[in-house]
Amino acid sequence: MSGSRLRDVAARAGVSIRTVSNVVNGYAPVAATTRERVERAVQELDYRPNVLARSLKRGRSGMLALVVPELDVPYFSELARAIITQARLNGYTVVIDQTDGDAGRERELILRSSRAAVFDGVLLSPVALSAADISEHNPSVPIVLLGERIAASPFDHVAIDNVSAAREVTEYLFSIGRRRLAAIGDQPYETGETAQLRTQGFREAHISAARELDERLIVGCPHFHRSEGARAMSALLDGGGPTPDAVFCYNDLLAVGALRVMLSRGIRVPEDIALVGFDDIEEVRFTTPSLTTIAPDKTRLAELALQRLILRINTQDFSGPEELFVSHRLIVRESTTHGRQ
Amino acid sequence: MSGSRLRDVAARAGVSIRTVSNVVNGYAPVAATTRERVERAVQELDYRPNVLARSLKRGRSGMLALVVPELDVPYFSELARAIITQARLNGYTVVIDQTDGDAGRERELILRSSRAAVFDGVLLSPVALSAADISEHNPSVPIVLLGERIAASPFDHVAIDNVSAAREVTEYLFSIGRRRLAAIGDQPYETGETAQLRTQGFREAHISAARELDERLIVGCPHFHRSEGARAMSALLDGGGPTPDAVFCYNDLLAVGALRVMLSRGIRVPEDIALVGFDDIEEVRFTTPSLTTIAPDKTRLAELALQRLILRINTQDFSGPEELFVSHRLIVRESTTHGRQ
DNA sequence: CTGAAAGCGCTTACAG
DNA sequence: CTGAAAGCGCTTACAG
Repeated sequence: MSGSRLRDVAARAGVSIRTVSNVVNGYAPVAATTRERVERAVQELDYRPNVLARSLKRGRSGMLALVVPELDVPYFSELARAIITQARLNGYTVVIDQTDGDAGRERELILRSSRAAVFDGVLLSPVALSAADISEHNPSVPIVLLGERIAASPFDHVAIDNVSAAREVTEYLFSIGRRRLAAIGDQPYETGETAQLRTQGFREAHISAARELDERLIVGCPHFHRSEGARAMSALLDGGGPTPDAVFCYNDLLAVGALRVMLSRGIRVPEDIALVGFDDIEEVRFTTPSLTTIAPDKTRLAELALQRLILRINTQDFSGPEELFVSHRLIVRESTTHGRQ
Repeated sequence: MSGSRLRDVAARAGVSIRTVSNVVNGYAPVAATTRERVERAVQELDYRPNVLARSLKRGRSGMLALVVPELDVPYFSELARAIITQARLNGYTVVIDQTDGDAGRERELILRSSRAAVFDGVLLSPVALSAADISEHNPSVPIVLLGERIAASPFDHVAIDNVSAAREVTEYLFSIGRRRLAAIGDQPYETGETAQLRTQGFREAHISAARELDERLIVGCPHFHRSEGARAMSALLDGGGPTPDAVFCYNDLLAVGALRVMLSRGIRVPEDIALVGFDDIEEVRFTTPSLTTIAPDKTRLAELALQRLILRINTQDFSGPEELFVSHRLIVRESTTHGRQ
């Protein structure tokens, strides 16, 4: 039977429901013989605690919301996997919501959704929210931002150091003798602080190395999808500007699109144009050529985000939001080196 | 304030909580002026219903579990996206659990997990469960299987017709003049009925066309990952058996791995060896060459699965489990055709 | 159309 | 170590 309640178990074991509750939850010392009787009754009745009732009483649901733009974008699915795994290790369950990159939907999900009241905390990978959207919101539930930051928001934020990562990539390209670098993925500040930071690193490295930077080699992309990488690469090649000898894409998906365009035009990668991505999604270990990229420590990111969120949940103190940084490393593969195996 | 309850709203509006409940839920006719007063109070107090309490009372949580092996496998993340979207359209929220392809974990999640009691229904993409695992389980909650079937299980099952799809692929390869076809992805029956069905279709097409089939050209793969596709392709080329002029991989990820091996050896695709995958994940529209594949109607699959699950939830009648089929189509791309654009 | 009240299944001070 | 009882915040017959 699956409809048995604490009361039924208590009746069968001949004890009070208080005692059954203690046994089930492993609380308070219970006499061994009593425990045994209760456990037998639990077995016999196939008793399973009603998590809803428990949550209602405790004021905690044990559920977290993970809000991402699109679950089928590899970076997010890899992140979601890590988050779900970490959450489970900490006794939490994860509900995933998708915003489809729409600001209205994002706002609704996070700020207004009545359902939000059911979550103990929210992990948000924002894409379109601004501080203004947030200001009207008095968060009753802690929120931790993943990756993209919301300027001046009152939330904790976990990410890698985008400026240094981009600087590193750029310096690396210089170090292997490339001179005309293009960047694909710039975005206006309002919708893409992360993109801005990567552009900043790209610029800084040019300045440090005393290299000129042709502005026509910085190409914007509203979304970080493969098709946009293809479009941007075509624009770069057909735009009439200088032809780059290396391209830095702000994520791996853009690089995959750019790669396809180059190969279809008979451009050799890396001999003619070297290519670098960002994120180290599994996919780009298998492209031909395999892709040089920046690998953020996704596991650590998930760990840190959860640790911080749980801290906020337990203390219910939302003051002094912090920036937490996660390490990254440059992974060199065939798209920037001649020697293929 | 976010801590307001029905009672607070009722007090402020000067009505009973019953009336507030009616307004909030849009039940029963409420006098217009009363409604207005209540709505104002809801606004002023920023009242949000406690979903937990509602669920406890109603005996429904509004939550579904989606259990997949690995969320970061593109097929599953694309499926998850579709499922979450459909669930939301139907007023359900989705909790995702991952089994990591482990039978023990799968069993635990589905059959024993006390948490299961909180879900109104379960969507399961099984990978390792057998009917034996199920038999000890008296499902108190409806379960719908996605893709992989569990032989003799008492659950509804939504999938494409794998035998015909594989037959179609094979016939297509014959039709473009290929004669020695290899298949990558076969699995023993216990762990992979889907793989078996594809092998069956592959065989049937050979028989219909009166073509011989060299058994050495059927290569097994415990998991459908890129690295295994690479391993299998290498085995095929180095195994001493005949060299195929076409390879049918049982999913796109295997094909991606196989493609990488071929290209790294200077094998031309499709001139020397044609390549076909299965699933039509976004990734393979951007490989070079792009991949011919079978596209299951994932949206429809999600729709059907949810429709059926909700039916079971509403009727609580789990009898007469059915097989529901979703259409698929062969998408021809560069990996089987010379004319690239 | 609205109120007063029971009860969903649990947890947890409060006594003993 | 254990019991009797209140209450988490809601929904919903039952009256009126």
